[in-house]
Amino acid sequence: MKDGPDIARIGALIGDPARANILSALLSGKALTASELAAEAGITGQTASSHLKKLMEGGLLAQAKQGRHRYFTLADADVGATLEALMGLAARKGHLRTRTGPKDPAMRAARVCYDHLAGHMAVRMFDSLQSRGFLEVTTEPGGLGLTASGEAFVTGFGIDLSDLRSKRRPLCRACLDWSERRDHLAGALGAALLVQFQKHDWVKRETGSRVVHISPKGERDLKALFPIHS
Amino acid sequence: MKDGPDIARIGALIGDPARANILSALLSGKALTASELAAEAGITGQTASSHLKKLMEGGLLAQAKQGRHRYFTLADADVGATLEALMGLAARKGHLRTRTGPKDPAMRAARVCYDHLAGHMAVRMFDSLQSRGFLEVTTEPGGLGLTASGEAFVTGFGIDLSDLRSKRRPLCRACLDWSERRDHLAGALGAALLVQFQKHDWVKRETGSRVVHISPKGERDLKALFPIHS
DNA sequence: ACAACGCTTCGATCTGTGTCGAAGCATTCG
DNA sequence: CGAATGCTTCGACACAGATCGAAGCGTTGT
Repeated sequence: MKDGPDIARIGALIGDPARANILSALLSGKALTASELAAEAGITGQTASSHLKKLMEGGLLAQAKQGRHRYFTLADADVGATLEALMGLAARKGHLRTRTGPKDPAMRAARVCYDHLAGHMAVRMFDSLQSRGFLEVTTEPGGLGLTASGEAFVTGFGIDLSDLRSKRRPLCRACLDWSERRDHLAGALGAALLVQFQKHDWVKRETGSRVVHISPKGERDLKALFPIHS
Repeated sequence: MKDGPDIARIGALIGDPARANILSALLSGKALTASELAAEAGITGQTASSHLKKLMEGGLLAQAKQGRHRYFTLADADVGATLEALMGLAARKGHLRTRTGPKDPAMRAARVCYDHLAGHMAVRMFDSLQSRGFLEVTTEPGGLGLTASGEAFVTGFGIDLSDLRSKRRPLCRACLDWSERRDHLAGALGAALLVQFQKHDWVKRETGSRVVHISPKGERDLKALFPIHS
């Protein structure tokens, strides 16, 4: 019965509502201070401090001290992907529990998943990339790679591939989208694409939330850049 | 702060050690009775009953009444995949906590992940399939599909594809292997392959555990069937 | 240097829930 | 039909841990 890794420890960490709120807030990818997270979770500073300590010990969070603030982020992209997977389960099994909030439609349209785009538009992007033969199954970490034509495409979009490859992080990774029940693109490339979209003013992040707003121009240009096989 | 699905509910379910043991035991894919699960988790029958009720309400388990027994399984393959992902996090972040048990090496070599093969040999198989161009990225559910040559290959191995496709379940899916940190093949095809291996007496499941033993003949034939690009 | 701010530690409280014994229902078997 | 088995419900207990007030420590700013 003591087979495999200790899954209960991590489950218990995620299982507390306050900590779950903290992790959800951090899924926005932004570094947040301890007090911001306390407000986000609806608890006092002291309580948050205790929770953050536990999350650190559990290896789910990374911190950066800066002056009298302490900024927290998710430890790495794997944590984000696992949380997104859990959200998929929760959304599906959650029956009536999760009454959809006001921001729900916007979240499903486009949101940030740690550091890359998720939601309807992200899935469209992934589909377009694969149907045009830009992605392939490989043995490199992440299990996904760019084809030659794919490399040309993203380079033409202003992305420096050699820079991305120099990092330890996998270039491409599939991440299960909880609202669409389909994969979208994560990894270093997924993050770089989101940065490019913001540079073009195609998308704009809502402050203090994971929601991403797509401008009319962005909507048009993104659909042109990532056409769907009719 | 109330963004997205209620992740805490599922986290709390997995977070209790007894329940985590139950879920881990069920990851073997076998249907187990309430008393078997109680023994597995090291608790009495009444306590197990309470846990099983909660897991049912949470949608993580499915049950089948049969005579005076109640057989439980994981609700679906998604639950299994999510648990495996959590194990990945736990193994990586668990620092020194998880002192590896006696069965650990065997588990890493080959084990059952809900209904398909996982571990070293499973990853080798996945690598071999992809490097020979049998798998491709697609838009169908699961994000992975068989190429024409891939279809010929598995059909030649005695697998009835039309039968598999008739089910609602995705044919191919990547599942993150916690011991190898790489993808292996899940989905209907992954399950069908494991069945074939057992029919050939290449692999034999250890009773009451997830461990899968590979016979000498199986080792030889599997390596021949799934060669690695040298 | 003093005050304000951000965060942590300590201590006390209190709710939630995991646990088991005993009793209660089914189902199966002799 | 009565006994045994598998499981659930009820009730009581105990412990873990979530919470907050108050105090302490370090940094920043005036």
